[in-house]
Amino acid sequence: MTTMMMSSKRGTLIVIGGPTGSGKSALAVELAKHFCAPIISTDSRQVYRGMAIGTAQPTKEEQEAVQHYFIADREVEDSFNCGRYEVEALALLDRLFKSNRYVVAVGGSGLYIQALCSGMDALPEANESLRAELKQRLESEGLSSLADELRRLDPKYAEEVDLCNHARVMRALEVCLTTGRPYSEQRSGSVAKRPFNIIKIATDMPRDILYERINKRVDQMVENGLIDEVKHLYPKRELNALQTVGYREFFDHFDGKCSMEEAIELVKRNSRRYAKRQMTWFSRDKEFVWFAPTDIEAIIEHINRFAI
RNA sequence: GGUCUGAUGGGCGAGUGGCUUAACCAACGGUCUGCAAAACCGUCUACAGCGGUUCGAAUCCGCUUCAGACCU
Repeated sequence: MTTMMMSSKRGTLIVIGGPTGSGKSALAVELAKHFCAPIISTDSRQVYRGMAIGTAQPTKEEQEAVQHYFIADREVEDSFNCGRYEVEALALLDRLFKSNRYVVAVGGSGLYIQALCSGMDALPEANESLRAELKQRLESEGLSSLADELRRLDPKYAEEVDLCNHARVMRALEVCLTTGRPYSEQRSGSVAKRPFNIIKIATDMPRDILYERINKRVDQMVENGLIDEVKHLYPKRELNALQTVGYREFFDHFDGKCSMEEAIELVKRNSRRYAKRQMTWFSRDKEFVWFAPTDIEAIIEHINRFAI
């Protein structure tokens, strides 16, 4: 359609989003094979080593069939976030598009996809000591005290945030305090220009079927040795990487807070809730076009129509 | 055939005449700029049916239906 205008673009990034368990990974491999493309993950948890089962990382066969990036390539101790992801992924894509016309990006982390496609503003990363201090204050003085300070430092943002959400309040404070300027002033909300074409597709299926798949997949994970995987990680349970569905619930079980059966049920429930949040996120981004994960032909046709 | 007990929102489960939207769970909807598989917000006004008593009934009475237990 606007191919001539796109001449500066170096290739097409096929972004696949959608709820967990909806068949994103398998679809990605299919598309990657069809378009001779490598795959980069947009999943905030599959990047870690030692979490293969619980995060449903691509199988060995899938990884042998197609080159995957951002899968199990760092330690759970490594700090990683959407900002670093943006930088690293962009650098990688720069390289990949030198020899590929297509790259497939799959994963369930909406924020990571946003970072990759639209970019993050140049805000400071978390400062460990400041973060610890704010956390301390949250515990001793309470959220309302932090909210008051935010009102003082950034009344505009205080007006729009959910002041009940301590995570958001603290991050805003973090930015205000480290930069000396209001957080809201530094949020441009602008969409970064990318040197590649982007096509977003999301996988969807009837809710009841999706939930059934999620439930079954959890049972399958347990059969595949998830509990052992969790045991290895148990000593590191406090790490952010392990604040993850499929791990926390079993940590609680090891702590005697619930039975194994209850833990498994909770993993299922929390996975379902996660899936729902993902659907909400991806629905909000109107650039996503939804398909049944098995409707490969229609998806390929759609991609061919919009690729450069 | 008879006696008794029970019947509360998707589930569980309080509540014995007038301020319960009980609570909890599930589910559903949503928010989203560096911990995002995180963090957080909102919604779900039921009392088996019919009739009666009463100023007022989920709560008392009667009948009906259903369920369970027991008796002959």
